[in-house]
Amino acid sequence: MDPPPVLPSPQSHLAETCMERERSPPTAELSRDSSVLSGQLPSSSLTDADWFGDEHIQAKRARVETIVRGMCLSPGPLVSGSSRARESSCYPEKARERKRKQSLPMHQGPLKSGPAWDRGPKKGGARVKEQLHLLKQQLRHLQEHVLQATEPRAPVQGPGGTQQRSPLRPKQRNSFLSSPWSTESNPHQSSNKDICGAVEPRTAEVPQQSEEPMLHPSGPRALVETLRKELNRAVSQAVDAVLQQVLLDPPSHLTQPEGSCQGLAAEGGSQLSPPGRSAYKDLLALATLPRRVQPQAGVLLGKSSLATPLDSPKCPVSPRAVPKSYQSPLPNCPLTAEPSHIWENQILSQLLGRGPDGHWSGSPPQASSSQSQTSPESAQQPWVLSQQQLPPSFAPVHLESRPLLPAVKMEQGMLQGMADMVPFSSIHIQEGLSPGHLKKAKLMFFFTRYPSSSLLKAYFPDVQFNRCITSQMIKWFSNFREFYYIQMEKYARQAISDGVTNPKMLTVLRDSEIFRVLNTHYNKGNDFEVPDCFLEIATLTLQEFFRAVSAGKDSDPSWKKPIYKIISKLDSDIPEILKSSNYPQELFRS
DNA sequence: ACAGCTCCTG
DNA sequence: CAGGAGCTGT
Repeated sequence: MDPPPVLPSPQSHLAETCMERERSPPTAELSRDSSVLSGQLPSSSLTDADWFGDEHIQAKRARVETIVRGMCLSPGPLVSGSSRARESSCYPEKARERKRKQSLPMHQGPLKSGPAWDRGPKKGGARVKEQLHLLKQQLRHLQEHVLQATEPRAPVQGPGGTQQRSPLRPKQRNSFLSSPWSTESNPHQSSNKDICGAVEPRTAEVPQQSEEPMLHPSGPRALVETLRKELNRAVSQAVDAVLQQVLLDPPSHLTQPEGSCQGLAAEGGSQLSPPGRSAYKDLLALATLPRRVQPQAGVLLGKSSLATPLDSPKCPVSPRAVPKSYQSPLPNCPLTAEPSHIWENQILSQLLGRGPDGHWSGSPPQASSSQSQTSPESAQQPWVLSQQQLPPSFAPVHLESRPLLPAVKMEQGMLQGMADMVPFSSIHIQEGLSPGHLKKAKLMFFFTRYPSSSLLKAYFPDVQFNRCITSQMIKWFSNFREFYYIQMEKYARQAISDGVTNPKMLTVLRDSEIFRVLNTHYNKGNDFEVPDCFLEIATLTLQEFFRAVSAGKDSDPSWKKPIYKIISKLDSDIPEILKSSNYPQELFRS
């Protein structure tokens, strides 16, 4: 019972100190978020359940259409990315669908968007064969386009919309390359990681993200080469696999959507054929950046770090004031505003057959195909939906008849080129949230307990946010917090009942029981190295609960609120690597 | 009116 | 983890 000199001051000094230069309390933050949302939605209020259907249909249509067009037209101002934006604005659905059950993002089953080739043929096998052949050819063409777009990228990068205005770039890049979350022994981050020092908070985040593609200073040329090779191979394999499947599949499969159309998150993908997956792995190595750079011996966080939350902070407390730069520069055209690397990754993964829900690992193909998910919708041609499902303007329209969408001015340089030439880019933006997204969100929880919606948008670039998706993700974090606080309270009370009197005795270490619980909850499988900052926050939370309960404050119905407030101010920067849209995939490798 | 939060429930 | 009720702040 001798309180070891662990934390200097268990009181909310940490929080208070940070507050000095910090963001506003959660309430203000909420208001900002609200304004963010309300500022975006009205322009394209897309909340209705109908909208989802339309969106899916349109997405599919646009996708195929763009592919075809990409074949015929020169790599000109094809606007696949903007098409979505335009379409969105075309459907100002006003219905206030507040019932979430109708717009379950996670299980937006039948009309889930996905790769065109993923759409199993249901009827007219011969025709489908033809189309698949065509698609295959188109894919090859597109590969060329991609490559063309990739080549000039390095030089073109600058003038684009996301031009660098922060001198921190190199440093950021370095820190990114090393270990973003391995806070110790990382001199690069010292400036950025100062928890309360008046050092720059997270201002450099946005500029940085557009830099990732340039992380290969050694040879963009070599990268392109490798990329080309792998891309070629992977695409070929993927297409071949699909084609083969289609050609070999007996007619009985016509009623079997082979799971591709369903896209239920619960199904866990399974759209991908084995070749695609293996190829994906190869590409992954190329397209992704080093993760868990250093295991970082962290068995004992030790008093040192805990004892010096202010001196050697491991976690930069991120100000709530998320810069507007998080927002898409082009409200109506968020796609084009994304960093090129994200597109690249998305394209790659898309080419490799990542499922519509972005979740490609999981049950083997047979698993889903054995399941008879022969819903009326799924049995139809993916691109020919029943009229009931479509608004009049889209009823029996085929892709060919779809008007060319006006090219929205998007001088994003090569970004634009990518978006234009690679129709897959639009494919990838999905309305639903996949298990991968959930996993990623959980990992993000290690850094931020109260993410703003704008931050979420920034870190889930492959998600087409709308009201429902945003709410769902917010809800996720709410659930995360709930679990977190419950554990904290539980262990705090336990400590009290164990006779602990000094909150300083309470520390959350990596070998603590509470850590184990939390880790298994948020980081099942230990895919991620839990950042030290989380331990500090957890320690602080635990102590706050301990103190409150000890003081008998729990008699007050709202006794937790002060604690929430404190914790809400202690969010940290999230490693950029988590922003990558393909990051969750990497977690599925195991 | 709405977004976001907590709390409770299944 | 999702739904829903109820609360709060804007």
